[in-house]
Amino acid sequence: MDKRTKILKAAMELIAENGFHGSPMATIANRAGVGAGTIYRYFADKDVLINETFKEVEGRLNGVLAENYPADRSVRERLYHYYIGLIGFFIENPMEFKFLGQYYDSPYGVALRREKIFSQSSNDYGSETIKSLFEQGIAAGEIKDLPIVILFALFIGSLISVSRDHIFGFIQLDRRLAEQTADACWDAIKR
Amino acid sequence: MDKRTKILKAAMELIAENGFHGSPMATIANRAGVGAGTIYRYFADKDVLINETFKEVEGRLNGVLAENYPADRSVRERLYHYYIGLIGFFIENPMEFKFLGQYYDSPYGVALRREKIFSQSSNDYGSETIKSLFEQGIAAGEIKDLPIVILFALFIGSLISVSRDHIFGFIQLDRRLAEQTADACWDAIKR
Amino acid sequence: MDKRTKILKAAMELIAENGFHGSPMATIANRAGVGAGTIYRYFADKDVLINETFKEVEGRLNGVLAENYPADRSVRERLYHYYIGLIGFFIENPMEFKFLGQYYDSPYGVALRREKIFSQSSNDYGSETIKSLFEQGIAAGEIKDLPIVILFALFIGSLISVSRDHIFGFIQLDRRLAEQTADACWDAIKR
Amino acid sequence: MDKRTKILKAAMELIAENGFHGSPMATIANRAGVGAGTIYRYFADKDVLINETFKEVEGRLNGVLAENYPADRSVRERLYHYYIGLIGFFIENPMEFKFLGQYYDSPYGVALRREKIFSQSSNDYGSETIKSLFEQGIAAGEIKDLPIVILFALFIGSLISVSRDHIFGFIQLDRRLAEQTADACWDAIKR
DNA sequence: GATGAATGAGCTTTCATTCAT
DNA sequence: AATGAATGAAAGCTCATTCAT
Repeated sequence: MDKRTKILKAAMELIAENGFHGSPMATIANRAGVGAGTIYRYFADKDVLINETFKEVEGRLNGVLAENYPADRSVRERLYHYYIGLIGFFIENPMEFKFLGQYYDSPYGVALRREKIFSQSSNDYGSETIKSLFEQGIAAGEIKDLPIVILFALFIGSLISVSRDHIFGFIQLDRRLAEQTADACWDAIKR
Repeated sequence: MDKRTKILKAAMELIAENGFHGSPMATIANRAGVGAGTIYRYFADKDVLINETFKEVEGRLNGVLAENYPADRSVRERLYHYYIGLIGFFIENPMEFKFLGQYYDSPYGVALRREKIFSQSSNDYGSETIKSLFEQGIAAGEIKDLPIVILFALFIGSLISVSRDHIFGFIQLDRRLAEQTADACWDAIKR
Repeated sequence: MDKRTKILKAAMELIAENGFHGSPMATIANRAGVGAGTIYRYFADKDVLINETFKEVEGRLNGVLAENYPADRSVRERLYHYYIGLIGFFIENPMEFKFLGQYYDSPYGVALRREKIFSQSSNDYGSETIKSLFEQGIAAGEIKDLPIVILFALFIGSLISVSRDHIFGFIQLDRRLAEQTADACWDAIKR
Repeated sequence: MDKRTKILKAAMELIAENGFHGSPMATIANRAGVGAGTIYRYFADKDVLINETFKEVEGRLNGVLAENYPADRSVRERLYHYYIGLIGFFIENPMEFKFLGQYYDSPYGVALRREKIFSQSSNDYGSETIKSLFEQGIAAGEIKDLPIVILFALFIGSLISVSRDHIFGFIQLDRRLAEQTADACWDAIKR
């Protein structure tokens, strides 16, 4: 693993566990097995490091969601793919989930979301495609005619809550339970 | 307003905007219009201040939810009361919403949630009663027979997502849209 | 007990136990059962309070030493009176001993000693009289012809060391042992 | 001189002159010619710095006492070596003397003395050996059969008093006077 | 390129002192 | 006369960042 990747991994794990201010640069360097100064050869400052860490995680997440994408199946099945895929990714990558949680509720994440939404180029959690699925579903009369943002909130909000409860140990989520949750979520958005 | 209240308010607002470590005690004191040392006459340390701030907000939230509670109406209407009430509170009190977001995703909030869930005495976001509403609904065959935690996630997750999108300006939520969202959420949990 | 006395007592005890910086004015006031501001009605500031506390203890010590003073006995017996009297006072008043220890090794005590020695009016630990006893003893050929300061060091140094060891529990000093120590000390200074 | 040594020296001098709380870390750093944060690269906190400073001084003192130790001479001459050696060290190193005075009368020193005395491994001021000299002297009938602690008090108490009087300028101690004092002290402990 | 020792601004907290009541 | 709430300067300590090696 090259130094840059090791630094990103160390940052992600540390921030997931301890938050931003529980993750000094020296500790990140230490965990990455590099010198403290070395981080600055790859990232201009801590803000940049954090944003790059986010991008790396987002990239992997999008990669997983793109796998086995049932492009030729119904809107419902494609949404299902995302719902189950996201829960699966989070459960298998609890560090990444926690990191994203830290990130989204911080100034970093808020700025990012604002930028994405207003620039219309959003693919947050793969959402651009999710958005288009909603649009197709609405057009086809399959999905409630609500603002996309509302549909998105129903979709993503439940999914994140459920994943968090699993990761923090409040419930044991298996495949069947995840599917039941996805079905319930579908009930929320289907017409 | 007495000094204690002014300090709590200043802490809540600053933390809402800047997070815990973007809120030095000196700045809180400054915004509250008191000396730095004065905070320590009311709160033992920063942790205590933060937890007391949470309790104050939680108290007000529970107060609002208790108003006009339709105790003699159907389970659906009572859940509706909570859903709309929570969204209403958050929209009218965006600082409080942001503060709670900071708090819940911090070690403070995680510890609290763990304690509440496992001690069974939870009234997180008024959730004890929500929990009992779910139980009644399940018993009556009105609500899906899913784990309470899942139902809770569907309920609270969507509600928070929607509130956040409004507060961050991604959507303009009015009474009608809130009700439509509540209806959609009901579709998710109803049998 | 009047307020002034209560404050002096509280200061002495607290300083004995915790040193100067372990004794905030607020704590002294608290222990004395008065308001924090009240101290300043009796003492200009903390320095004055500490110096007055010293004077009070010194006064009581001198009072004890003056009791049953064998003015008409031999130099040896009069020195003996001081030696045993000082040890006795310290053992019965360990707080006072510890306070004096704090005081003597602090800037307060050094300044005081300097002042006393150079002003020739010293009666530090009753020392003026001790000094005159040494002078009489030297003149009579009973005591070694050494500088008074040296004799004083032999006398007071051993006495304090022994008292401290008792107070800190390193030895159990009874009357007989105290007398043996006094005898040994006499051997040091006698010709 | 390396940074660690400069910090130890600065701490020792400042504490000697002003005591522990008259010696802020910032001032120590300043006098040592290093940044405030630098101290913490070498010492975990102020307590550790103080204890390490003590150990450094103690080490040098023990080194001096070990020089030219007359191992094959009489008990009296060996005690003499310590007595004169200690006075000599203190007079040549008044800062170190004052520092040790601060240290011994502080919680640090009391804890240390307690530990040393009860653990029997004491070499406080080189005292383990002094203690064994007392034991040999008692066994040989040369020294009074008093508790070691008492003998030690007679020995060390006078020595410290005399050194302090010299350092504070109350007397001018030369070799001859030091020896006379040592002789007087021997009179105190010899049978 | 890589390092990690060094830095100092900035943090939380304490406490001697003041002053309105 | 007595109070104790309020203050803010100053303390110990952390950590993002730099730079000589």
